[in-house]
Amino acid sequence: MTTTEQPKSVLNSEQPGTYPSTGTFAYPPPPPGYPPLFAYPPPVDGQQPDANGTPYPVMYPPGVVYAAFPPQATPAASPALGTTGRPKRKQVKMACTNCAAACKRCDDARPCERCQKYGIAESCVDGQRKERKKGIKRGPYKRKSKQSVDSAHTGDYAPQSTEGEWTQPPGTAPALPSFPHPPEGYYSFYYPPSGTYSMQEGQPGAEGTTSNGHPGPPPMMPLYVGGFPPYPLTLPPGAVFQLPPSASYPPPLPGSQPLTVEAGSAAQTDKKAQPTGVNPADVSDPSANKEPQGSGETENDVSQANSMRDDSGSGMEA
DNA sequence: ATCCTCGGAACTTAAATTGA
DNA sequence: CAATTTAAGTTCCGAGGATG
Repeated sequence: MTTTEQPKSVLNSEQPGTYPSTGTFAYPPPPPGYPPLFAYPPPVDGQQPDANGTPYPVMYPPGVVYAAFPPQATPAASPALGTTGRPKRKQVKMACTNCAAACKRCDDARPCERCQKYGIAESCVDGQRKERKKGIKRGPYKRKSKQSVDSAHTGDYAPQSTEGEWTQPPGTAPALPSFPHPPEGYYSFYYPPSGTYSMQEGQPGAEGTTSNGHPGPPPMMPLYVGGFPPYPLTLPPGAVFQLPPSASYPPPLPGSQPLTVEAGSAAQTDKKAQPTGVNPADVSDPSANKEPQGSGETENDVSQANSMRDDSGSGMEA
């Protein structure tokens, strides 16, 4: 399999990994009131998490938090770049049969460069493109709202229905809460509005539904950010977890603290727990998980992000 | 070091659907 | 009927193995 070397598109994470919906978790539970986040599922039968970088869902608490990246790491920083941050891959309209068979890059010339190089120019011909199937019925289309389209273009994260994460009631389209757009260079994590999701049994910190019990944007909740050993989460250099400065959010829960955690920081801002740092990129870019994992560091950068809304609106030092 | 194989992510684009 | 969404089909990246 291809390891997920390339950063994945934030928006096209259409293959959320599986997550055990039942079972006992060996990890310490988060502090009271702090929903957990995982980058990898708990080991099952002593197995290691998928070392190839298969993504696993990260559970977010209800609410919104902004993940800040350094400017150069901003996925949508350059129009020439894809959401992954690397130049968008360009494909030829039709690869020659040789290149197609070898799964190698081709070009429009015939014979193509590769066939010339390997001395098989005489067999360098276009293949036959299959005709697309017709008459395939599709379900009703979900019309994207203007806002969600914009969000997509700015690389915002949207919730993905993932086993063990949250489930969308049948027939309902995921509606993004109408929170303001994050500041430039920030990406927002949305949770489905209250009552539209439910946690699976067996999830640590599964609380059923959002706490307010009525429709509308989810309440801000404390964010217990971090992996649990031995699968720590790691913040990329310069990454910061931050809450939006807007004053339109619900007030912080009693006893919670504002959060600003610099990437790689070993600072513990929450004495209640010993979570490791979370990598906002990991959330959408499982490949980013691979690096820290591959390095075999179990002693991770223990940076933690416990986020709470900062009404002062400061909270923006990125 | 180079080539080959191939799984699967990334990409293209035509068909289906929607809404004016 | 144009715009939009969806997904079938294709390209090709990149890891790993084979070979010299």
